[in-house]
Amino acid sequence: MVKRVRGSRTGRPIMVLLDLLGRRWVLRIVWELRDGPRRFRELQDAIGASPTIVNTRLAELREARLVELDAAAGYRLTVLGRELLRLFLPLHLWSEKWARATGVA
Amino acid sequence: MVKRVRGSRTGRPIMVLLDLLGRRWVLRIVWELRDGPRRFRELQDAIGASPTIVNTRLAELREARLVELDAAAGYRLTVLGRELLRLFLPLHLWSEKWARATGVA
DNA sequence: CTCCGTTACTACAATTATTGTAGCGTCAAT
DNA sequence: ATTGACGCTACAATAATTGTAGTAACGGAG
Repeated sequence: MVKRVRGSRTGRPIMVLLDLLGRRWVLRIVWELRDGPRRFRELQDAIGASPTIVNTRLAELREARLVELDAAAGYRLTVLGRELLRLFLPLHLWSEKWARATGVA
Repeated sequence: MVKRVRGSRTGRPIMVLLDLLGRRWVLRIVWELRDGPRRFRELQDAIGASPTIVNTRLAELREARLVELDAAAGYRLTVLGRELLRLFLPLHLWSEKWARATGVA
């Protein structure tokens, strides 16, 4: 069961998902795994967060069946995780449009 | 300029965007605005966060040109905000599949 | 067998973010 | 004058995150 300490006490899947994805570093971790498995430290260095929180988030993502640890290769997206990532890929292109439109990034 | 106190010090649009969307309540606020404008308090009640943080997040979202305040109607998504929301809509359906697959929500 | 590097991960104090409660200032209607 | 809706702020209490250090398990080289 994914903890929902924060908002969305309704238990509706979309709320639980938005809650999970809205936790610091979660989106970023999923994003960093887009091209294949990464080691714990490698991931930690890539995003620049503390090992404590990287480990916490990885545990949450594993519990949510979005990420798994392969002893030989490192952390990687599960089938579900890759599906989710696919939904997010359009963000990449859109973010550049957004940046141009706002001068914000 | 969107602050990037947290991760993503690269300045790449996708990183800035993931950082912004990864802040607590941001995804939820965008989601709550999907059906039209909401008043400050209404929004606050809907998500159950403190007025302090709701106001902080709304300010960030306004700076990012994703949300705007219409004095007559309340807070609402801008054109860019609606584009972003459209990218997120598939999450709704997928979240139910995810919930069934994991028993997690 | 021991030393060395790599692995995932934990301990813990310091710092930062968020909450919860109360309330302010403005405006419009009564 | 009062009331109510509105966006928003102050501030102390609590929770989340960081940064640094270090643990424990494993595998290969000497």
